[in-house]
Amino acid sequence: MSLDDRKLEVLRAIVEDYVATQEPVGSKALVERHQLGVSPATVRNDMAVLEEEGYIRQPHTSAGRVPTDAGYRLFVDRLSRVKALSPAERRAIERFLAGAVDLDDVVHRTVRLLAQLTRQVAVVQYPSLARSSVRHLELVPISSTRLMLVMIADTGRVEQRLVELPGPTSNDDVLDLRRKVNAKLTGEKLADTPPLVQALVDECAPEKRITMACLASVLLETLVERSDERLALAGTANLTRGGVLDFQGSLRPVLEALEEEVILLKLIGEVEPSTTRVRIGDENEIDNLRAASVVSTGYGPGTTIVGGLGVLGPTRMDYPGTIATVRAVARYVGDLLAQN
Amino acid sequence: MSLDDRKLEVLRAIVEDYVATQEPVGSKALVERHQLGVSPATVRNDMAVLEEEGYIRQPHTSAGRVPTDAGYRLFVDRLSRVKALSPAERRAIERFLAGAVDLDDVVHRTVRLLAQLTRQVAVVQYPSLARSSVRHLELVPISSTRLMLVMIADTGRVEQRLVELPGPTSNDDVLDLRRKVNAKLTGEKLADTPPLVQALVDECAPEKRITMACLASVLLETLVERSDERLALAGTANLTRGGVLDFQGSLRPVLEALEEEVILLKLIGEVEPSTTRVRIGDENEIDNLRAASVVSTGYGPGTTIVGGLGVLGPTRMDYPGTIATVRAVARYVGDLLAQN
DNA sequence: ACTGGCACTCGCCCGGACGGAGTGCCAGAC
DNA sequence: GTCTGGCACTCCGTCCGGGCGAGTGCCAGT
Repeated sequence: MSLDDRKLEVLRAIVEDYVATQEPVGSKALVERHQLGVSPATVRNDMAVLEEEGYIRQPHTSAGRVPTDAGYRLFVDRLSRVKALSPAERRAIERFLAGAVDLDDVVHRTVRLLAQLTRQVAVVQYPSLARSSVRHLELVPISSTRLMLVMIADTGRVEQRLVELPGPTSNDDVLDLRRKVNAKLTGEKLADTPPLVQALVDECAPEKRITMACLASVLLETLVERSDERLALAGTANLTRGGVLDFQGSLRPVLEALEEEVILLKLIGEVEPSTTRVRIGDENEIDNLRAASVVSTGYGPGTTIVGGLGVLGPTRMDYPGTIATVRAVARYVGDLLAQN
Repeated sequence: MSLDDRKLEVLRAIVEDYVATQEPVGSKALVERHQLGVSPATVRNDMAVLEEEGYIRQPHTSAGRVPTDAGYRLFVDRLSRVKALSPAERRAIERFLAGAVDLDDVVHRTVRLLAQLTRQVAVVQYPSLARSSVRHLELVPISSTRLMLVMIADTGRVEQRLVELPGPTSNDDVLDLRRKVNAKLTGEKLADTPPLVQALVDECAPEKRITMACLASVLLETLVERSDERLALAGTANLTRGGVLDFQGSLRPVLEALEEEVILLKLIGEVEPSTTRVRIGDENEIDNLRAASVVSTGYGPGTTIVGGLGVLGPTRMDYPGTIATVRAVARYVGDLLAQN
């Protein structure tokens, strides 16, 4: 038996009421609060079907119904109307992000803004190096056998690493290295650099090859191999909203998961172009987050994507509102990056 | 009436037992677990005095006793024997910190290590710019009217800021700026730079003065005014140990406080030379942390101090162990910094 | 100054009773 | 065939009272 329109309407009503009240919702209350045009008894029959199909369940016999993960999924996919943000919200976003002075600042402001607007935990990934291009490489002598490698990416990210040289190296040599390296790598996508770096070593005069090799290995590490992804997190205090009910009583596993950068990257980092991804409860691969939902999307200047951002909260969350906010913030951040 | 030795011994026993078991401790259990050499009745009399003096209290009539903040304070000041770290712990610290490749890495490893060893929330401040010296200033042209200012401090910290120039500036001009700026500022304590920066502008040829002024204002902002302090945080999941009992039932205020960098800096940033500071419950000025204790200390190469680190946990914490660990970690980090 | 004894106080736990919300089902109406 | 009103039922949450036990304060005795 398939679900007719009214049953879907009932499901929507259940989701909306449950999200709002945090309490199992019964047939009578449903009819009162929504104009369904039928009696509670009819709604009960519909509920029985919805329950059989796995979209809702009863915490106990003779309690109201609560949406299951599958119920939320159906709601998100087919039932939720997109909420437009209020002009006030749009203005708040713009104003909040406008004052940012550098990339760090942009990311921090964004993550706080997101946490505040959605009242959830927010995560923002720094523009991924893998998706950036080299704008400039700088070599700064620290001592005769050490230099500081500073890479500036077009997304505004700056990474630095110390390079231990095999032997004393003159300032002129350093200048020479810098020239060569920049000539070869400036403007290149970081993902494309490994063969170029190798070529740099190969093309080098033999007497300088060892030095160049040192530099090259650090370069490769910095640019590619190193888990180059950085994150900002905010709003953990929002996990405590809704008392002990959300997250099946224990914040522990969630807090643990939030400490693992790798996990967070998995959550918000896998970005397909311009989609907003919603993972509900069990759909999360991470066991610790089976009681949580994640709404994430990519951001970047124009239509390209340089990083991900998103929020995490209880499965019982306002999906339409959250999705709208996440999208809007992502777009504003993208615009901001485009201006540089 | 002052407290004789046995009463102090009783207080110590109460603190130790309560920290270990998380349950109010009664006179009988105390006598059983510790060799006090007196009967429960005597201990009860001592307890009555201790309670009158404000060092312990009863959650309810006819329950065991629990230390008050004042009790913990007395315990920390006069009763706790310093615990030496086990060789295994020392080795673990060394091994864990040894692999660090740069400052970011050092800080991250340190904060995770601290959280793990103490099983509390750990906070580590990056070496404060105010306490660092300038190692090098680099100016990288981004476009004809923009350059990236990169400052490298002797502590390994690297800060960058974008500078908007008043008009097109040639590469040679940039080189000239760099030379001048470095000549003036390299090696100087950041705290001493403001007058030097001003001098730079004053000494400048009039036609370049506007450009230099731009740079100078960003320099001042970056070096001094800007809240330049960075932090790393780890172990928030440890807040959930000890169930709902710690932090009077709600993590909320604590999580909120941990989100405020300003608050955290206050907690661990006010470093006096080589003291370990313990703030217990009400001694914290921040209202949200009235149920928490903070153990903090400064670290740095040799005897100088460049930043603070510490842990935060419930007032019911193992003070001797925590203090020992915080001190040890601070020393190892200091040694590590000294090697660079 | 310490100890043993004793009465007392409470918090915690258990079981049972009660009220209420919500359900499932059925017979009847449209 | 679909919806509705009614009814009996289930079960949760809460409240109440009693028993238990841990722990105390006090007092008389050593």
